[in-house]
Order: sequence, then C-alpha cells, then structure tokens
Amino acid sequence: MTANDAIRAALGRAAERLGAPGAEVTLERPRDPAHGDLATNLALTLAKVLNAKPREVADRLVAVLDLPPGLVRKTEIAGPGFINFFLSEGELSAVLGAVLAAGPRYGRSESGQETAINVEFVSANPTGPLHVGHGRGAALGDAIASLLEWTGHAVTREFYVNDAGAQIDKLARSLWARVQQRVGRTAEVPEGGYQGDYLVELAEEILTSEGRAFADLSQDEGLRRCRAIGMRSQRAEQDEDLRAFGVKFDVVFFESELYRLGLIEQTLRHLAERGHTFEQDGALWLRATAFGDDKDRVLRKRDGTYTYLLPDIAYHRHKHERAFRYAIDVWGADHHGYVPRVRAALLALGLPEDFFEVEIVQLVRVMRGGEEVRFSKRTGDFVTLRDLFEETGVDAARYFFLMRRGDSQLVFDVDLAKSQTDENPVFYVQMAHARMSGIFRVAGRAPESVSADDVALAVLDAPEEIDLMKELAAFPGVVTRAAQEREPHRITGFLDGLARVAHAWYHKYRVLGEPPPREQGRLVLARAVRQVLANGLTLLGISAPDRM
RNA sequence: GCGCCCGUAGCUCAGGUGGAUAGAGCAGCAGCCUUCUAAGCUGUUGGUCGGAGGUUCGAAUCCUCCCGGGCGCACCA
Repeated sequence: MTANDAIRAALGRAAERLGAPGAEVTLERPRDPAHGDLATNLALTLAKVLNAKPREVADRLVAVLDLPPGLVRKTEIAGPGFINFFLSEGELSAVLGAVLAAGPRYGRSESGQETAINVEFVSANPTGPLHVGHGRGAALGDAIASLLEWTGHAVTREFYVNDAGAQIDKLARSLWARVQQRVGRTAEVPEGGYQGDYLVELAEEILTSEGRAFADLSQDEGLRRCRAIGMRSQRAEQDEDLRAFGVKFDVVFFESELYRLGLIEQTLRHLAERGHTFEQDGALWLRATAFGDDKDRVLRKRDGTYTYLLPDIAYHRHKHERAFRYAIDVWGADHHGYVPRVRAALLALGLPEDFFEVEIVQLVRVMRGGEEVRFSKRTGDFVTLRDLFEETGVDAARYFFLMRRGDSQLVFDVDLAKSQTDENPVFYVQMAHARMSGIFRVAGRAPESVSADDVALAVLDAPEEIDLMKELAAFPGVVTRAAQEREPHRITGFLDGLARVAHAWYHKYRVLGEPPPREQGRLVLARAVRQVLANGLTLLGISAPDRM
C-alpha cells in the first residue's frame, strides 16, 4: 500500500467517524511545496454536509485521523481548511517497491468487480471508408474500454453494423450506377448516394472478376449483387483499417441479426404491452415524451416499414438481455440529438436508468501546412483514417485523438504529429521511455534484473527524484478517475507530466557510474519510471519503444 | 425559433461534483552540448477565465440573460 492509499483510506475512516460515510476523498499534490507532499480538500467538501466551518471540520478530521505510524512527519491545516501532509523521510520511496512488484499491472485495480460493460464504438455504416472522425471514436472507445478493464470491469468491445437499412440500398444503387458507367452507359449515382472514387474502383474490380456480363444483369439482380458485394467489401476494408489502427472488437453485431431473431417485432410488442405506443395518422408512435424526450417518435411508418429507431431500441434491449449491466455508446456529435429518444425508449421498456450511456465525440479538424484539410463525405472528398495514420503513424494518431476531452473539438496538426522533436507530445513521452530503457541497455542488464530489495532508497533525495516518486504514486488514482469520468485525456496528460520530470531528471543526473548505493537507487527509479510510462502508453494502445 | 456541446495566455488546450497567488505545451525572449539519445534541459515575458447580473465566507467552476462558434431539431440513417 502506497502512502497515497494509506492516507486516503485513513481520511475515509475519519470522515465516517464524523458522520459522513462514503465521502469521496481526493488527494492532490500541491503545486507549492510549502503545502506539503499531499493535500486534501476533504474538510472543505464536507463542510456543507456537516454544516460546520471548513477549518473546524479540518480540526475534527485531524483529531480522529488514524494514520499508520511513521508514515507522515507532519500534518497541518492551512488556508480555508486544506489538510496538508508532509511524508516521513524515505516514505515516498515505498512506491518504487509497489511499482516493481506489480510491473505491467501497476495502476490496475479491482473496483469494477467484474461488472459486465458493453462499449460500442465506431459502428460506421458499411458504405465507405472510415474517416478521421471514426478514428477519433475508435481511439476513444478503445481507450475507455481499456480504462474500464484496468479498473476491473468485464468489457466487451462491440461494433454495430447497419446492414438492413436504407443506406445499404443507396450503396447498392451507387455501385450499380458505377458499374453501368464503366461499360459506357449513361447512369447517375443517385441523389444522396455515395460519390466517392472507391466505388468506381470497386465497380472495376467487379467487372474484372465477374466479367462484363455482370452489367447486363436485370436491375433487381444487379442491385442485389451490388448490395452484397459492396457491403462485404466495405466491411472488409473497415476491419482492415481498424486492425491496422490497433483496435480489436470482440463482437461485430449485424442489424439483420435483430430481424433474424425476431427481436424487432418482440420489442415493438413489449413497448405496446407496456402501453407506451399509440397509432396516429396511420403510423405507430412511441410515447417518448412520457420519458423525457421532447417529441413523440414514429416507430412504424405509414408505409409499414420501420424507422431506424426501432432496430436501435431492439439492439440495446438485446444488450441488456445479454446480461450487460451498462452499455456505453461512443457517438459522433452529429447524433447527439438522438440520445433522448433512445434513452426514452429504454426507460419505456423498464431498463435501469443508468444502463445506457453515451459519450459524444466532437468533430476533428485536420490541419496541414497551416491550412485546414477540407473533407466532405457527400462529395467523396475526405481524409480517410488510413490516409491519416499512414502519414503520421498509428501511435501519433492515437495519442493525438486522445489528447483532448472527447467533448471538445479537436484540431489535428498533421505536421506536428509527424515531427520528431520534443514539440510532438507523443514523441516526447516515448522518448522518455526510450531514455530509461537506454540506461539499462548501456548497463548491459535487463530492467527486470533490478530489484528494490536491499537498496537504500533514501539515496533518492534530489527534488527531481522526489517529484518522480510522487508522480508514480499518483498513477493508480489517475487511472481510476479517468475510468470513472470516461476521460482518457487524463492519461495523456499524466504521461506528459511524468515524461517532463523524467527528462529533467535524466538531463541533470547520471545513473551509471555513480557510487554503488546511488547507482542502485537510481536504477530502481529508472526501472519504475520506465514501467509506469509503458503502462500508461500500453493502456492507450500506444507502443513504448526501447529506442527511437 | 428550440435543444446539446464549446468559448481560459498570440496559438493548441488542461483545470469545471465551488476552495490556497488561474496552469501546461508551443510560439517569443535569455541561456545550457566532453553526457546513460541536445530526438533533450533551465529561466523568463504573456490572462478583465466571451460579456453582464445573481447565489456564496469564497465562482473559471453553480444559476439567469446576452454575444460568438459547432452540431442537432424527419413517418432519413
């Protein structure tokens, strides 16, 4: 147990004694060293609950605080009611033993208790290549899934394919038109169809493999074949892009499966049985307004076909049937208006209120050479995810997508992502890892051969070394918080900070060639720093190279 | 018109369940290479936290209104 954990736990017990059980205790590292090694604002947050002045609450907290002996050399109350802790000499270095003992697992926790969570992301229509927006969703969804795994949840990464809707018909008609054009006939890609060159190429491939007679098929048969071929081909390309981007899905779920299983009808029946549907103007409606939506929504149109809402409801209901406790969907900002109606429908079905959660990913603007790279799916002129990561590398692309909160718009600077200097954040972090590795390479020994046992870690007393140990100690808490908030950018932020201190330390001090006790101590520190950098990068799906 | 997200240093962004003098990187300025990677490090300039009210002992953070940007408001997906 590190000092952080011990103090946090003791504060939790103290809060309980004051009559505030379950209080969320946050320990932070004060910017100003005069404020101690660790500090908490617990008294300030409890002041309201306990109806007392913050300083008074702090006094009472400190009075009942039962810290493990020898951990803290001084506890003080400061400012409006902060409690500052000054750790005992050498106490901080205990984190090094913890990091080395846990290794790749340092930062993981069991708090999720194997709760089953479904994380659905990307879920692009199988009608064309993935673009940069999908890439951001892929990086974010994958990282959120990893964060949940790191905190002990049983996670399923899922991709949903709309293979039964109107978009596929458009794909088929667009492709068929390209086939006709290719054999010299007059044909036009339909209004709102897919204009991209990729269908021109696909049409050519079809004519090569199937022969020119393919173009002479009846319209019905041609469309049917185009539908199947087009979807299979686009799905395959998306899968290949995602694989190359380092994202692996556990489940790819097809909308057509819902029809095959009869879940569409069943869902409709359940909604009707619960009395949440009604007929009007020849259509069947969901009474969404009874569940927080601002309009009622059509489920079955006047022409007898279903709106796309119904399959989506059935799909999420099915997730619940599949025994997931939570379903987290990562959606593009252009779908945010759709959230209330799905939520309303799931409430109408009686699912738990917290079952369905949506993380919105805002749009990505790509800058190159100081200019915005315009893209438009409609005209077929857009930046594909593959174009992007082939240019910048997968590591840089993933890191850049994860650097910012999902709900703020992202400016992706391609030139920066490609640059091999300290200005490039991903490069900077990886470089810190490589430098730590380099020490062991030069020493001619494996990092794993260094043990914290029998080493007098009190030799690690430089300010930079103290800082590093505090950073390392903070990592598990950062992971927990990032998982709770579904905010992977907290990890990139942490890594950047750790790398900064690591570079400063590396630059100022030497490890190899120091007197043996000091060399030993610094090797332990270098191994721990390397481990935590690697853990953070790995969590985000980014490589941790031993040399650059 | 209504709804959601955003507006913090020249630029890109943290901080946002109210708390200690508002932070980082880049750019700018001034320095640092007998080094385990200078592919790096140090110092420094720079802010009416979009604006105006309000709640509070205390507001970048919460509430109201306004301004600006983005995205939605289908019996399309």
